[in-house]
Amino acid sequence: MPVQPLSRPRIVASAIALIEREGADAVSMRAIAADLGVGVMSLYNHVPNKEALLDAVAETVLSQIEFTDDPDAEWTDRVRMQALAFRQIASHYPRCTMVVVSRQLRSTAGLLPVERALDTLRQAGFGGDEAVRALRVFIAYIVGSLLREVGVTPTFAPVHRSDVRVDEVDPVLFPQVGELAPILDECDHEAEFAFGLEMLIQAMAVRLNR
Amino acid sequence: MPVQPLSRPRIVASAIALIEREGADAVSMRAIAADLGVGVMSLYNHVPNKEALLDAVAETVLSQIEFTDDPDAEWTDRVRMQALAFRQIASHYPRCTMVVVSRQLRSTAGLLPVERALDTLRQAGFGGDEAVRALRVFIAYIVGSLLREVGVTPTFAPVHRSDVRVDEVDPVLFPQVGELAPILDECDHEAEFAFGLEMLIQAMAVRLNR
DNA sequence: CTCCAGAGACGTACACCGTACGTATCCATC
DNA sequence: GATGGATACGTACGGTGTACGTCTCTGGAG
Repeated sequence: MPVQPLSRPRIVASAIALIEREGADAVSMRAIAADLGVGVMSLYNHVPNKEALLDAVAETVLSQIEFTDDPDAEWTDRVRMQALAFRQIASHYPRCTMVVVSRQLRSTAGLLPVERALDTLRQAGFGGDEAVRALRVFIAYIVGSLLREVGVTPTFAPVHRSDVRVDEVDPVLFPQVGELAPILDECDHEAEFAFGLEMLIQAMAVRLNR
Repeated sequence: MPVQPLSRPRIVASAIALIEREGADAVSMRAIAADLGVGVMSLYNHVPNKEALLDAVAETVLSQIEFTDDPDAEWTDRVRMQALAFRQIASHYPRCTMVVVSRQLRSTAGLLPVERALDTLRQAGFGGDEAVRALRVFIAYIVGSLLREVGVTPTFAPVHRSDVRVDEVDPVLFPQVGELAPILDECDHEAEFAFGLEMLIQAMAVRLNR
């Protein structure tokens, strides 16, 4: 009999904390139950199964995105803000990001960003077809960037633990990689993200003026 | 005593086939061993552990990318070709794509595409710094696109099994999503990928002419 | 008040997982 | 022939998700 009754939000919160503390692989129903000082099977009174629990984790993280959308602002500023909001929440829950990204949600939390983005793009003057295409491009870029940032993904670049480095590669087989090793080894994720984001926004602006 | 002796390539091939047949979750040392008609622990004579086996899977898939690079071609055509080569191999091994994308490789197979891309960009006239930045943007976009294509990732769009559809959402909460449902529900992955790719290439071309 | 139904917490049990370890078999070398 | 190194294999351990049965508590109905 825990002092606070077991509940779905408490379970999800514990799961999120556990993921951030020990990584997504460490998530097990037993670990969560132990964390809450509760029997394993008690969890199943509030959550149908582990998959659903991870869905709830993703949804909870997503729902914490803070959109400070100004409908009067330039559309370029608005999409920039929305993209950055995504990145911000991901860097707040770095290890949950993989969980969020790797499961498709059909809930309110998952659809709200889509709605906002489409609204912005259409107000900017894009047709429905182009708005959807643009949104997909932006999402692809954001997802890919977050994965790199979180450490998954073929970053090639700075190795997990920075004991092995790119400059150890054979400079004959990989002259470019060898020469650019200093640049490849460092990565300012925020600047890097902004760089590509500006490219995409600019490209969309070009398309709009036709 | 199998008619063919057990070997690392045979194990990897079996793993790839198993992933494509039943999904990445179905991969277990026992399943692979059964597939090869072999004892479970025999696998460990050729592969140190499961992680390493999945690394080998990723590496094998990556190494099958066919780069038909023409050094005399326009750089825009060359990066387009390289990006498409990635997408092609991913659509050939759809269910392995998640495995490939979600682990960073530092092998020859993983570094070769990087070397090629950097070489192309530098020949085009980009400085080392900009080449690396551009490469990272392209990789992010490609990875994100492949994930959507493979069915992971918040596609929002066409649901796993096409029995639930976007147009079931509340049109009051999500007017844009509701209105654009027909567009959101269909997705020509190849065209979609090309769309964003052209945007990025064009944006890079603009940067080059300064 | 008694009684009883429902909910929630819990323990046990099962099938499956990765893999450490010991062993049996083959073959090339001394 | 003896030996030593691969290689195949079986057993066993600690972990996983969860189906199922049981216990306790609580809140109305009679």
